[in-house]
Amino acid sequence: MTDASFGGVTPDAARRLLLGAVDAFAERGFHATTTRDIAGRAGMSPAALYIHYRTKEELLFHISRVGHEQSVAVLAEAVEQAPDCAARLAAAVRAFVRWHAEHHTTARVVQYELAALEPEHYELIVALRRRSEEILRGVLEDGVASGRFAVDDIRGTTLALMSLCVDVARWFRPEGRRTPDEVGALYADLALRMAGDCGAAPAGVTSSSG
Amino acid sequence: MTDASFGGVTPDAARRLLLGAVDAFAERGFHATTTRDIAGRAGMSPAALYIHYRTKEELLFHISRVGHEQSVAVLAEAVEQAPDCAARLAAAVRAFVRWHAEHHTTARVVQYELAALEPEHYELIVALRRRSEEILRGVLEDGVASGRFAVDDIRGTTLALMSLCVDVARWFRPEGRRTPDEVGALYADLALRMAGDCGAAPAGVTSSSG
DNA sequence: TCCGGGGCTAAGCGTGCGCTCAGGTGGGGG
DNA sequence: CCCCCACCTGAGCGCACGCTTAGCCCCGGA
Repeated sequence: MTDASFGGVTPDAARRLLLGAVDAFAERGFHATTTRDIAGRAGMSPAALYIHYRTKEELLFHISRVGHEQSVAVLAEAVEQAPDCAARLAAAVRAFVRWHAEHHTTARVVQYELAALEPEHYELIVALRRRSEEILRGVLEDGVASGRFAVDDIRGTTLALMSLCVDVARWFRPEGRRTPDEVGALYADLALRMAGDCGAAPAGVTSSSG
Repeated sequence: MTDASFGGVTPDAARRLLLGAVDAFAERGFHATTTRDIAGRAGMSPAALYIHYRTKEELLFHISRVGHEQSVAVLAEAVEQAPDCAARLAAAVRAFVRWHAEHHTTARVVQYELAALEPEHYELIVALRRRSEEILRGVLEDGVASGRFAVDDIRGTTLALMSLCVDVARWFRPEGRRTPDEVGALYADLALRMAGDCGAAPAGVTSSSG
């Protein structure tokens, strides 16, 4: 059990099933995961799953919704607290990346198993994901409007930023050479560069060449 | 049939099966695709698949190998032809991104279905993928050594560049607002910024704000 | 004209899937 | 004390999967 994002889920059995599903989906993908595997990870019989969830897809939907809501909240909070637009961009990317690294198991499911959702669930999740994109784009727009950033193609650069942040979930390993915060700091610096930040030099980046 | 990368595959039935598999894997993912679906797209009965390929996984392996070999070749060629390290980075990213956009169907399979490969096939493909990473890292290293680039964490920045380029395959749609070449140009500019390029301003970027 | 064999299909094998259901069990309210 | 019912299990249903097999068709060579 790798993730503590679902602490509020009750009853206990439902939470264990959710955590088992997160691990299984992250390891093998939704379609390659069996309900028997999920139930086994939760220490229960296959039939128990259907007391708490109607289908396997509903498990994926719960995970996706909670995960997306959390990542959007983290992003929104980071943006709110920063004083100017360069700090906002750095804080946003740093927090968003840190979330994807710390919760890389959940994040992998949330970001890469969307296609397995049923159409109406998919629409709901995509709307949440669009919120993340809009927050990032808003920061870039503010920066360009104030003359602090130099970005030609705001939509394209936003998309690139999203790719950058989200993909962390795919390669991040907790036993790797960087902590979530270090990756966040590096990526915040890269984001400022991509935005053509022409303000103060981004000193204080935790450098670790090699 | 969306991709022309497998023109050399013979006999005709084997190629049609490969193209059908690419489309099906890209749409639904490997595990959600049935051999009946692949055979159907090739206009054949399910049994015909097994005359040309031993298993469904072998189809995925063929697609992955040919696709990776092509993208590495495209990257290597771009790097070879450019005169200085900034031009090399721009050309590399531009060509790599363009390949992922033009062949987005194949690229999606190649980049996001690796986990379904059998261990020994997986190792072989990962080795190819590592070649791409090494080429990009080499360009960054040269640039830093020559003082043209300012990068603290070369490995981390390389990883970020890879994320950026590869993720194009996930969101690119041919009916979208940008051509593969336009995306390539935008991303080449972003890459130069990420590398802290302190040379001539990257004029001539196909700008399209909004 | 006949034959051999590559390329293909119809039919189907065994398996493991998502999910169901009848029944057991144990802790809290009357 | 007993009953109730939320929770869980063992057994298994129906199905679709990956893959196999037996045999048909058709084309090139003698």
